[in-house]
Amino acid sequence: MELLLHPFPSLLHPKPHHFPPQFPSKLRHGRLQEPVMASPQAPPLTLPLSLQETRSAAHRHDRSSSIQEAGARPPGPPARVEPRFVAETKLITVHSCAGRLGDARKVFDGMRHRDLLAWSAMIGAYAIRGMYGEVVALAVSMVEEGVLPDRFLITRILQACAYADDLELGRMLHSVAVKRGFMGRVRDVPVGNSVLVMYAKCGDLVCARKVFEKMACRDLGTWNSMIFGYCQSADWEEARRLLDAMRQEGTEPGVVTWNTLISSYARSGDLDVAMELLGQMEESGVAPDVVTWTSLVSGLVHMDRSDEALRCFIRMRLAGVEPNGMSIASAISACACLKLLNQGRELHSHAIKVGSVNNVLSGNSLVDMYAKCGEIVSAQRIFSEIPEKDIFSWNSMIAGYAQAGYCGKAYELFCKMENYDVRRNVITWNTMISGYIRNGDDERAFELFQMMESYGVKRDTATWNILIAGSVHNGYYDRAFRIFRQMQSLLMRPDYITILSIIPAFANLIASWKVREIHACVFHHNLELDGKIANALINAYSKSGDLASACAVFDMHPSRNIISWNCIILAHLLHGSPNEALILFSQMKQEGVLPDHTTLVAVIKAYGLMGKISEGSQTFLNMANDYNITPELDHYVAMVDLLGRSGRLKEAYELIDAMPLIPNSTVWEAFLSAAVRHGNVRLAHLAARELSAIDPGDHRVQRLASSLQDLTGKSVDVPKETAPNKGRKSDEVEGCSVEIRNNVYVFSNGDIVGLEDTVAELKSMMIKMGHSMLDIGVGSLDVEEEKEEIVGVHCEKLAIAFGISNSSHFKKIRIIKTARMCNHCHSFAKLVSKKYERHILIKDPKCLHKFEDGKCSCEDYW
DNA sequence: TTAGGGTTAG
Repeated sequence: MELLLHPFPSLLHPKPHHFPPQFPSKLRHGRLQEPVMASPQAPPLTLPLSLQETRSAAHRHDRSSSIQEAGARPPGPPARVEPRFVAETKLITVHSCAGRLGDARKVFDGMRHRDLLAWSAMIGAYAIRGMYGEVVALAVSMVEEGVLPDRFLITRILQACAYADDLELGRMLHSVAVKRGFMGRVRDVPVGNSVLVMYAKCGDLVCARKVFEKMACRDLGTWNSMIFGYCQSADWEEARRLLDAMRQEGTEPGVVTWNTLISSYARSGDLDVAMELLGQMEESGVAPDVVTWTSLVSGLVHMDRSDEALRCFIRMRLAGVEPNGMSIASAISACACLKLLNQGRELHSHAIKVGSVNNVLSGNSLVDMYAKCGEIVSAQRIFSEIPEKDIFSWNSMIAGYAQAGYCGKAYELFCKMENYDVRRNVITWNTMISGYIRNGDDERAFELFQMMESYGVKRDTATWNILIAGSVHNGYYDRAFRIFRQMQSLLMRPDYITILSIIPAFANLIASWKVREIHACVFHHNLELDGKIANALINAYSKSGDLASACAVFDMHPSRNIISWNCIILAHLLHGSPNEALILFSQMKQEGVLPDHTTLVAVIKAYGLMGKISEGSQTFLNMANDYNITPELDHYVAMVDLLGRSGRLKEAYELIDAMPLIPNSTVWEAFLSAAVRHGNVRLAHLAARELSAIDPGDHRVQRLASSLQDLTGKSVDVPKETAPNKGRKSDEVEGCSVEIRNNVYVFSNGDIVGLEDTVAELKSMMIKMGHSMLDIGVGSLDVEEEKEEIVGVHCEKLAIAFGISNSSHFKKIRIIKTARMCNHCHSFAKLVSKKYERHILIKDPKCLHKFEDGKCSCEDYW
């Protein structure tokens, strides 16, 4: 009784770590200065008869008892309630039911005296609309005014605390519930459950579990709530233990239990377990409902498995479960990912049929779907018809315009949205920045990037990723790397998208140290070396000339898939190790991984490099039967290369002639290379003409023709360039780059300004190698001639000379070239590698040449 | 009167 008279004993002696918690000394900073007690002058609280009649008998009973328990007024004869208050409370309910929340609030605010019923009506009006912030704020005011919630209202407020993440108020209400005796009896199970859920949702699982253990009675909801708590904290093991425990105690899991588990596994990306649980659910005789299916559909969409998501949606329909707005929205989102306009339209009609089309959720998915499918007008129409647009609506429409290249329209919405009381969030800014950078307006993108924090929006990892990916996309690789370093210096943690965005920019010979730095960053930030990152690293290490590191990443790969195998097989091909590539192919098959299109191209190429014509041809001929893969252009290219290398030009030509696909320039290029290598001028002419017909003015044709001329001494008649150069960017400088001690030096053909020392070095090298240079045919280059006459020298010779004189002996010389190597330079590099005992790596657009001890890994065929 | 599902950017 003492407790009832002094409902806040802890105010005098706060003990913060007590369980159940005591009332805090202050409910909120500054909100509650004094201990709150029921005021002795509080107006009478007897339930008005008129409203009582509308309530159930049980409710009536509970209400009167709760008022007595609260000790809100001294015992005595029931006091009269002024009829005006009763009428006002009724009016709040009427307004609220009619959707006039503002009017309801006006009545409430104007009341001179507010009893528990008035508070319940007003709080209920907010709670039913999910306006949990308002519920929490009102609840605090209510307690401050000395009114305490009954067992019904307390559950509503606890629910609001759970959603609004208000652990402080939640603890206080727990204390109220304990002290007022709402937690002990069978009929109080819902209150206990609400307390439990409040702790679980606010992340205090220890308290949730204590409530759970103390509950004298538990129902299905109790178990569900506790399981939910563990699922939310990703403690699947404990959640599954509870599932077993509830069954042992005689409570069979219901549809909500299964849905809780399935949805949390689906959200976490563990779709296989979610599917397994779906099976168990069906086996136990519980039919999956629309929530179960929606969890699976959306989980699959998030895991980039949209095709499966749509199959799942169909399964739901076949099971006779009618989709609602949420499930349709998820399915539309799957269509958006797959750009399935027709299926998206079908779902649109279905949304109209079930009346969810004006629902903001379906509307948002439709805007996104139409925009991604390129139907920007339809997207705009849906957007304009959404009655209460939220942040998702605006962001989706802005993204739609930006992706379609209409940055002006996107920016118009970006500026306009705040006039509609929708605050721009980090995604809005990111979308706009991404739109500008993707459309080549880097300046505006960086401007917005600089501005956003002054508008109170904090940049996140995605913001940085957009700048990095955009810089890579626009060819500003060094800028991308600077941004990457800057984000780390500002303690912004990179994620797997950062890594995947930046790696491809440095998958080349002259940036090997950058690949190592990126790899170190993966370790430093403890980023999971998941499939995609590992595959990207294998690829990057391989292309940066470091096959050993590529193999190391592959060996430690946690989840090798066909892409990982393709990466490592292609790495060995690139490094001139076709035999190892084929060994890996066998291992892959032994591990039960089926080859795909790319694997078979690599295998045919490997046989080609080894001169194993028959094995390669067999692979090509049997691929449809053995692996159900129809030969495509790439496979024909590999076959032409295989036959061409061995000089079987006639067979190669017959293959091209008989192929069911139209040969593209790559097929003819492979054939031309073979004809040039084997000195067959007639066939080289033929190939050059075909190539010119496909791609007039292709600079590669001109180069191959000149190679043929060099080789045979005969002129090759190909049409001169009539169209602009294709295959390279207009601003790209023809030349090569060499990496020395993490610095990159760029040379262009014949440009010797400021390179006097290098030219001198080159001269001395040539003298050292003496007659050898003349043996390979130096053409216009004569070491005894003056500098001016060296202008015709190819840049890789300069780069090699520069590398020899500027790097230590044990370092490899790494060079990349924009044009293919000529015979002279190739022979020169071989000689240098022997004479100077150096490893030289040169990557041209076609081949990685590894020169060592006078030999090249390409075996002189490229 | 309690418990489960959704849509946007890199």
